[in-house]
Amino acid sequence: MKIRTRFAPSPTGYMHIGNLRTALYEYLIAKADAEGKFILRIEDTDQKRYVEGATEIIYKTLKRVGMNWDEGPDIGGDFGPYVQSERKTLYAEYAHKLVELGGAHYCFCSKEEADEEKDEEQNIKFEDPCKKLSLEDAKRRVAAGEPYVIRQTINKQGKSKYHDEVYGDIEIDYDELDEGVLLKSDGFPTYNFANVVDDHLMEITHVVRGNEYISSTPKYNLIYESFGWTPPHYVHVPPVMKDAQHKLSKRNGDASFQDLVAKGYLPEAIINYIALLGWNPGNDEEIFSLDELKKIFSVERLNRSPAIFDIVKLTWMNGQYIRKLSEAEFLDYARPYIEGSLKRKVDIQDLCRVLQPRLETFGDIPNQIDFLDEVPNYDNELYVNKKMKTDEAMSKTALELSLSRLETVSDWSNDNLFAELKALAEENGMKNGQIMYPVRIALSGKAATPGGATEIAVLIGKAETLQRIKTAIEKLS
RNA sequence: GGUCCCAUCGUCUAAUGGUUAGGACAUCACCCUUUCACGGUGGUAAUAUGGGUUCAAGUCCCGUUGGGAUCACCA
Repeated sequence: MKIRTRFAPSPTGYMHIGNLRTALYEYLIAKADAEGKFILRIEDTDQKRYVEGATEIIYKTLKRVGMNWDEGPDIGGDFGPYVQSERKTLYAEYAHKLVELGGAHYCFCSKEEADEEKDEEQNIKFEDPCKKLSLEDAKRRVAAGEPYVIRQTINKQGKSKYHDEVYGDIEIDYDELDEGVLLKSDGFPTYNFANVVDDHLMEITHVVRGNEYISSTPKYNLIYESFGWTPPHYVHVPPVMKDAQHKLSKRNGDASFQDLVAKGYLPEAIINYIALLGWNPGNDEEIFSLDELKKIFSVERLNRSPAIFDIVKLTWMNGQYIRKLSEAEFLDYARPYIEGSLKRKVDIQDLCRVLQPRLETFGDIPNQIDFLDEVPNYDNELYVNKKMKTDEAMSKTALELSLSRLETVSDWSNDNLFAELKALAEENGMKNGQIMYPVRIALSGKAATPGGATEIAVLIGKAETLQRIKTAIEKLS
């Protein structure tokens, strides 16, 4: 069987992490099959929620992570159009056909009337009086121009059963199913209907979606049944949570894909991390490229319980990816963050070399390098370091010694500076750290910096180095 | 409230009914080291709960508790 999956987002202007993970699983399921197809369909049947430019965000995100679709609104395909609003008349045709087949009926009740009659607390369902209308009568009223919706008809008794690839066999009583609207009074279909029609017409073999659809799936199966269509394989996946109680959502202001990228997370790391939220490879490995995931992904190893999105672990993983970057790649990513926050001209390659091994996100760069422009106010207490065995008085001596030595140095390379200061320590019967540590503090004013004393000296240059040491000596006097 | 789903370290997770319940992040300690990181070594830390089935239960069954979902002319 040729596998066909679809990613069917509604264009609400935001690609959240749970959505992206669903797309990833859909993509991986399709690509496990050499001939599998991953389809992009835009579900814009709710005109009220449409956001301008939202489709572009979807395109951009999918492309950025390398999840290329085989059919979609922009590239077409044999089953188009791939935007639901462009398929409006199609749904209406099928909806009327479903009425003829007995799977649905015309309903003339207003939304208010329907709402009034039911009571969720007391579990009283809406009993549609229009169900009793004869088809002829209903058709007459429709022809007369009376506003109407098409509502699903559910007369079955007993339990509905279906198999889910993740959750196993699901049984739900037909009594629990409500006769939802399939075609709205504005002529647009609801998700419930458009989805079934499209998934069938587009020959989708595996429907992958959030597990909130588990209990409504029997309704969709009823529609397939009325039309005489074969239902797809269902793969319901658990939600991605913000914490134990809440899903990740736009309303909570939770991070979206684009937010994370803006903070300096690599798309590859994000994909890798979210693949592992609800799925595992069955061994202890956890760093995977998209290509590797394609090879090893399997529905059988999908989890049933919700997973909390842990930014701390993503951050760690991002650090792993940053470390694997080549020097040139790292520089490309880091450059805007460096140039955007640093006034002083430094050798960007030298800077990148000290930055790359200790960065977890590119967004950390400004805080890490701010001292290069200007030494922040600091307390002389910083010179007191137990491990380095330094105190203020010793540091002052170390700085004076370093100053006079460095004034004579012309080869301002890291290797040479390190050799000079190391020799200086030796000559004075001091440990390396007793020279290096005070110098680093004098140059940076910070307890922790990317790079050590000599690396910083190289970055800011000889003149600035000597100046900062002089200032520090005065501060210690 | 009805129905459905879920339940292993703080977090993500592994474990054909038989393991000292494993790994990763986080955390702690140590090593490395010109600071901090990186890297390395080690430690703390979990089967929600009560019954049952079984020689043997994290694993199977039932109850309880806790959490989530759903019950829209939203998807």
